Amino acid sequence: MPVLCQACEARHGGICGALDPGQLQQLGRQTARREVAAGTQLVAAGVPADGYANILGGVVKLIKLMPDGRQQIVGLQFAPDFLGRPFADSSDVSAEAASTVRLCVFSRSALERMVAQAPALEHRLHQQALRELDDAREWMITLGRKSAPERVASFLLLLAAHIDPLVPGYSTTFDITLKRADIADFLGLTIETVSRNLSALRKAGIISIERRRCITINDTAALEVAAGR
Amino acid sequence: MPVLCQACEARHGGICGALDPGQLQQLGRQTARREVAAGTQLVAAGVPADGYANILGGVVKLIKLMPDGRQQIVGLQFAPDFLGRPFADSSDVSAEAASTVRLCVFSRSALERMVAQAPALEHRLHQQALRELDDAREWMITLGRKSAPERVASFLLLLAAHIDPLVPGYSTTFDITLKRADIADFLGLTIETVSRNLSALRKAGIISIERRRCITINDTAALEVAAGR
DNA sequence: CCCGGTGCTTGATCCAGATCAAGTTTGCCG
DNA sequence: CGGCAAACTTGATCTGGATCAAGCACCGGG
Repeated sequence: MPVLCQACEARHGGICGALDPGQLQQLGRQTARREVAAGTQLVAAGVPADGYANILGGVVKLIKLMPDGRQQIVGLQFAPDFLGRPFADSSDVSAEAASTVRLCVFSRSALERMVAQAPALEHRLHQQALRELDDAREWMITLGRKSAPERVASFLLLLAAHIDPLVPGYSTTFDITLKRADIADFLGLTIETVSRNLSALRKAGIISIERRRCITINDTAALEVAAGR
Repeated sequence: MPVLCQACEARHGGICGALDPGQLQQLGRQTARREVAAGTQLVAAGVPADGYANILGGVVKLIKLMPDGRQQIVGLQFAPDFLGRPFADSSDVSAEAASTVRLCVFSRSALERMVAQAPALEHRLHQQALRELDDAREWMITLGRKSAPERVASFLLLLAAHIDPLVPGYSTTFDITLKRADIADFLGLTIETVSRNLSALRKAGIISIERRRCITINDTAALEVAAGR
């Protein structure tokens, strides 16, 4: 087994878990680790992607843009998610690093070769697509029916649930990697409304905020109630 | 090839297109056609589904509910879509017939047997999941960033694009199968706002409405502009 | 044909969140 | 350490869509 893969966080729940040691070694020869800075464009909407990647660490924003410049973040991805749109030349969502992101990248042809050999790999990709679909639909009720305070609380719970793939359930202290403008684009609100509602949660004692980035959840149950369950 | 499948609309772009005649015959023995009335609950959230189905005709609403009763329609399905959540005991979305719906139903075990035999079938299911994911994300920008008039216009275009699987592009005359309350739950608005904005499009001459149900799109380009592209 | 109910439209008022406008904190670089 | 820009917070006002409140069309049943 490749030394790289032995330590690869992507295996824990990632798509590579579907491969046997021989296949893993074969794929390992065609992958490269990369670390990109916050703000790096990873996938451009409408542009054929040169490859795919597993996210080893950090947060990736999936962004949709309207012609007049309005934008909506349609998803966040965390380790060990698979990044890219299988079986399509291009997608109409862009992906951008929201924090420093560590990736295990591989070419489209390498993935397609592995899928042909290991049907279990396509099954994993299928499972992830279904999970992302569930997440997207869950977020649709947030965008369509929740109030601003509920949306902000829902966002904090989402982040707490995913920011550290090693913590089951919710992390209680973590860095918000996103800027207020990103949060606003994810929640369908303005930065001012996001800021006001974070302040309200802080004043209610439900969360603490240090240096604007570091969040501590003091009362998870209260936050869940604030999120509308 | 089973007589039923020969004429089955589900083959045109549906998942059964992945099967060869022998496999189709095998699956055909385990399927049943059914016609259900508008309002029938097809899948209940949280309840293990007894089976799956291909939609042969009509419109199915996918609904998510909050504990306090607020609801959001998170997707609409049309022929020849596959209905159900593969590889999961239950889902947290409900499905309800929005019109009279014709279905080709089969058991969970029948599907799983076919998938084991025909990897191409899982590939089709995967493709549909990815398409639904794209649709869900497209709708997220509608819910998060569009104004009420833009949402209503977007809804009419969505319906026009899918209501008749035989028409490529947009149908120009069709029945809105959904009630105003359903449209409101899909758009994240109230019935009153939906009604006002339909009237506005009518008064602008962009659409005509007969007997509250039958829509004619007089100016597709104008409707696209009204939808924010 | 009338009658009643359900679903839809239209109008009047209200309010959550947008917009506009200062201030304030943080972090960076010389 | 000081100065500056970017990011954030807070306050004042405005407005789009919600809410409240009648009326109106369509449909099914007697």
